[in-house]
Amino acid sequence: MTLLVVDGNSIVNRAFYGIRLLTTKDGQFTNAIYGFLTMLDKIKESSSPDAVAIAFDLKAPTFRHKAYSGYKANRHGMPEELAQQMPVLKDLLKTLGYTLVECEGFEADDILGTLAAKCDETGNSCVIATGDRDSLQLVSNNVVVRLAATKMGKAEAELYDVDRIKEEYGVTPLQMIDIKALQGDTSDNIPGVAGIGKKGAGDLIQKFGSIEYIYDNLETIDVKPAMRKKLTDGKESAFMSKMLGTISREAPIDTDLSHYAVAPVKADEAVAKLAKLELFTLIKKWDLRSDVQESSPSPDEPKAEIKLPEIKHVTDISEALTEVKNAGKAYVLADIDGECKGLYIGSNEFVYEIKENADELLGLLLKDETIAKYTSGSKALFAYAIKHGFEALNIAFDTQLAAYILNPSASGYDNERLFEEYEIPVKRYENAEPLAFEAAFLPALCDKLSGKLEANEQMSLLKDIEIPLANVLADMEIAGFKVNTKALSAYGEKLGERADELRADICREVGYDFNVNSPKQLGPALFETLGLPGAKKTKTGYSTNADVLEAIRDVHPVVGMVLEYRTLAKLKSTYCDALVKAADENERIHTVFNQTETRTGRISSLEPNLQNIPVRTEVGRELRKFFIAENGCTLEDADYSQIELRVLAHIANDKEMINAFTNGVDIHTVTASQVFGVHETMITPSMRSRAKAVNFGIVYGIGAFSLAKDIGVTRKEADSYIKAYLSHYSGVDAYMNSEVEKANRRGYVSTMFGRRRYLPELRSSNRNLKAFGERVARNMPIQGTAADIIKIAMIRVYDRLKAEGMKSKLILQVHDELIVESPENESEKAAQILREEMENAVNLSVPLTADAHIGQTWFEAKG
DNA sequence: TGACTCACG
DNA sequence: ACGTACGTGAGTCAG
Repeated sequence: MTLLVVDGNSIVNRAFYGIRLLTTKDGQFTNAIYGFLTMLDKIKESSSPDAVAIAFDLKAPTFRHKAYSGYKANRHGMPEELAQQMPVLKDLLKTLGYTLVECEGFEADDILGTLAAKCDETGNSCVIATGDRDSLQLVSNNVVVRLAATKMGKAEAELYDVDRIKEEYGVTPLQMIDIKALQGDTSDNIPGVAGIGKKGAGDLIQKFGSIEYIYDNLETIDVKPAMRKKLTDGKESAFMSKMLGTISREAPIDTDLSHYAVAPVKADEAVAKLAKLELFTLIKKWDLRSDVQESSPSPDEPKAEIKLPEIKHVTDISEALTEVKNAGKAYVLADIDGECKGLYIGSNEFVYEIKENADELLGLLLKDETIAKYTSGSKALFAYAIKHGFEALNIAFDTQLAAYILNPSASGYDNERLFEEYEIPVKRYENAEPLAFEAAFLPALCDKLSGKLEANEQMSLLKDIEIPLANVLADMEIAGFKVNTKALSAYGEKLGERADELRADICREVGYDFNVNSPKQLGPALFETLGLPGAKKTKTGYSTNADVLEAIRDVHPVVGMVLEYRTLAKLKSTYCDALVKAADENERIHTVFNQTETRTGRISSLEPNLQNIPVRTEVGRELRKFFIAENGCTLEDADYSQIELRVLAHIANDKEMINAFTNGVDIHTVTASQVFGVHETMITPSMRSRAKAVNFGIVYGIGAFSLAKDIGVTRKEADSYIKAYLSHYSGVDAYMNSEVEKANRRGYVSTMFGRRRYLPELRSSNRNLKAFGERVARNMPIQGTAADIIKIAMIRVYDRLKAEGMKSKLILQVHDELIVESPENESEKAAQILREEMENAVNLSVPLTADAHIGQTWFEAKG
């Protein structure tokens, strides 16, 4: 048989340092656990063992991790982030069926040695998994080592057998001990012989075989006098080192190999634990969700009794309709692909599965205001209704939106994941559509999510903002934005020609042909071939970003050419080419608005992203001339003025800032006057622009270094700006401090409307990560509240346009900007509605102002 | 797939 | 002593 012996401490360390910190939403660190399990999988795959022993160090009495948690590194010298994970990992390993081996007074190494020796004795093969080269001495004809490393987040495990060691070190495995006896190892406190390093030790042992031989023949062997002297002086140390470096093969542990056979996984328990750790990929990878649960539920975690609703395949829809009508509610999942291909209505006793007439029933359900619909992914239902020319009424709940509100930092919100995260005790059908299964447990999931929303006072966020917004977004996606594809591709061609010329010129300047798009090739071309100054390194080579290049623009004409080339290439590929491709037969582009992506509550736009169409530079802005209104229509564009600073003034309740906004003055000029201590009439454009950067910086959580870099002043100067700012806007100062304090106390920050973001980073002992958490604590309530406000505005604009019976439609949102497309006779009214509804979306202690403009193109309407 | 770069608010 | 703004999505290269 083959025994796999895992050096637990070593592997867990590799995993921890090789993978970036990961946490669950409650701040449990999981990277070492995840990395360990991935590595274990990888090694099992390559060695297919019959039994597995996992060895851990046990050097001192019980370690009460709770008493230490959040305080300081414990006695292992292990960082807190790793120490926390150890007991959780060990517990999980047991659940997965592995045997852990720990032995008082012996290190994990000695356990490996003992089990390896046993395999040697009994003629079984042994695979040792470790990250530590010390164990190479254990290799024999029966024993191999898998040396684990985590390279760029990926598990690697290189095989070391007798031949490989011979090849790399030129010695036998046992001679590895002698090398170490001479060389020493500072990390293990093995002194070795002073003055002999890796090379010297290797050469000596290759030549003479052992330290015993060397010292027995010290006077006669062929070495230089200096070396002989070192050896003589270090004799005692060498023998002591050999003893210290020899791994024990006699630890008092169970050496009956059959006892290490892997027990069956306690699947339910494992799923529950992995879900708690949010390690969903492992659940999937190991296929733990299957319904083959014969084994009795574990006694320490009794499972709620659940029954599996019966699936009723229905062709006559009247029965299902009557039932939900009487109940006044329906748990609905629909498989929509243009038409409704399948409809699943869940309850505690039945899941109605409707395949025929699904379209008809879905229509009846959505139109019926007396039936509250509980669903997942309501945007698709709204879109279905819009495409079929009616309105979906009484959508009462959406699991995805609810779960997003409860924790916007999760990586996904599909029901499978939510069942686990919210501990819904599911059972599986043997043969049923996935949606039938989801519908069966949808009521339980909705209950659970509802309860949590109520407890957090977040129900209004769902019912009054996110669900109505889903309808608006569906409408916007369907409407789309018209582009002049012909002119757009022509513009792309033009950009391409100019870019080609530049590329040729750049290569001529450099002296050879290369790919200017490749930073890896561009770096050496600029900083080596041309010898330009200002080289900065990144992980993979030279940094060639715009900041670096801008700084050396004047040194060589090629730099400006590269910058221009970059700009043109980007405009062509990301915008011209991609947008032309994305347009439909009516020349309209339909983006997808993702409502559950950002951690602050903003929406995002994808496929294509219409929220990052160029505007800051002149060439880029040209693109907006190709975003046009339909014939006979106009575009109305309105954007909030300084919404984030106004929100800040309000939530910080800063008297000075509120005054400034109430009086309608230019906030950057006022800030400049305060920061620089001169009268407003004396403020130069450069002072104003620096003050503007300070205002931005404050919203982002500010640091003097970054501010200095951004506006090109010394760090000291930047620091004095910030100090002046915070002493003048003392309410802002107090707010920033209180927000961080609150975040530390509660573990999350929230917006005016109760949207939350949890901040496990604050509990990190990594200073950078913690500082990041603090910046987020200061920024999220501001950015998030602004996001809430524009969402409310969108709903109001949509409702108002409908109430006024207008044909005008919202077609795009860009964070603080809304765009409406109107028939020409509605233009003025639409612009007015836009402005009014945006300005009146909420009542703050400062006025909210929005500017609206009308135009034929986005370029014109932007004003 | 990750790193780099760059477009937006 | 050390690394540095907040939030996104997409194209390209290279392993």
